[in-house]
Amino acid sequence: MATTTERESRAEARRRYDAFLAECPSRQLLSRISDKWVALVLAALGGDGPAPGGDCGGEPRPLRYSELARRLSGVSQKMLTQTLRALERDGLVTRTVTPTVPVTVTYELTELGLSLHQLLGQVKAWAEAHMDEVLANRAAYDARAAGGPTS
Amino acid sequence: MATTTERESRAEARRRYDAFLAECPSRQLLSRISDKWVALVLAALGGDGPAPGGDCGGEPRPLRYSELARRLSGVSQKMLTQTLRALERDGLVTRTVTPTVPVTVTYELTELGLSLHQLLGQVKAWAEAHMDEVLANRAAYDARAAGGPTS
DNA sequence: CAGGATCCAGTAGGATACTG
DNA sequence: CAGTATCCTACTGGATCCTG
Repeated sequence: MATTTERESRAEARRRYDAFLAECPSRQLLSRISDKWVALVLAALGGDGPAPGGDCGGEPRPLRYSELARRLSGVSQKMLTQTLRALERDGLVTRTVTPTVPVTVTYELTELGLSLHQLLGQVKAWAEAHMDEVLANRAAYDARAAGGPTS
Repeated sequence: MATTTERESRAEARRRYDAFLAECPSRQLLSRISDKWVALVLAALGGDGPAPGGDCGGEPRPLRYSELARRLSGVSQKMLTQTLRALERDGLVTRTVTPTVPVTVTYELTELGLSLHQLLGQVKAWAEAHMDEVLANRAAYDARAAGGPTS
């Protein structure tokens, strides 16, 4: 009987510090922006593209659902819809439904979403600035680990 | 026979655009810093604490493994070790082993890690600055969704 | 004390099919 | 075209045991 209860009590114990962590608002925002597709959707709506040398191009402008799906190539519509709804809920994007014959829905960055996009640009800049260092450190670490220090 | 092959081919097909996304270095860094515990470890080593009103306090200083585990309360040693190793590999923290009688290991932020910590501070600042807006938007959205617009 | 190895649950996320 | 619902897989991440 008590076998499953142990599991449950442990799960409940987890909730306590989990809630403690979830209390911090910045943690919530961090987990929101750190989402895999959020950054890409923001980048797409902001006119920025993930691929640094090609199709992506332009300035911030509203995009249709299908356009977003095309820009983000391999995203499932589940994730795209889910991400867009979350961003809309937080007021980072606006969803505009135009009742044409086939329904047209456009998404656009709000001021708030635009500011977050700017911030992500800073993160991107940091990453690009220090990527070589990180890569070098990583290579050195791997070489050290792979039988290097034996001789 | 071919039943499993379909699955495999689909999984392989996924790899292609997955690799395309993984090519972008900033994406790698983004997923690195967006890791749940990375931010907390960085914050702990940087002297910052997740809980805004209590024990956490101090300036950037080296911490022992057990100290980190204590500061981050409910982290499993698997995640802590994993996170620390990843950060060490990227050159964001240094791992110092002191061969005392019980082995003592201390972790410290590098210059690079410190700069990332600064950046995360900016993210945190943004989150704190705009959290009320986000929360308001979220509440409004939820109210609208929960039978609000019927009347 | 610091951490490696292993097992296992929870969940994020993708494929598919269907609706308005 | 835009979106929802369902199923299912794979990965993340925690607990536990064990070693230098």
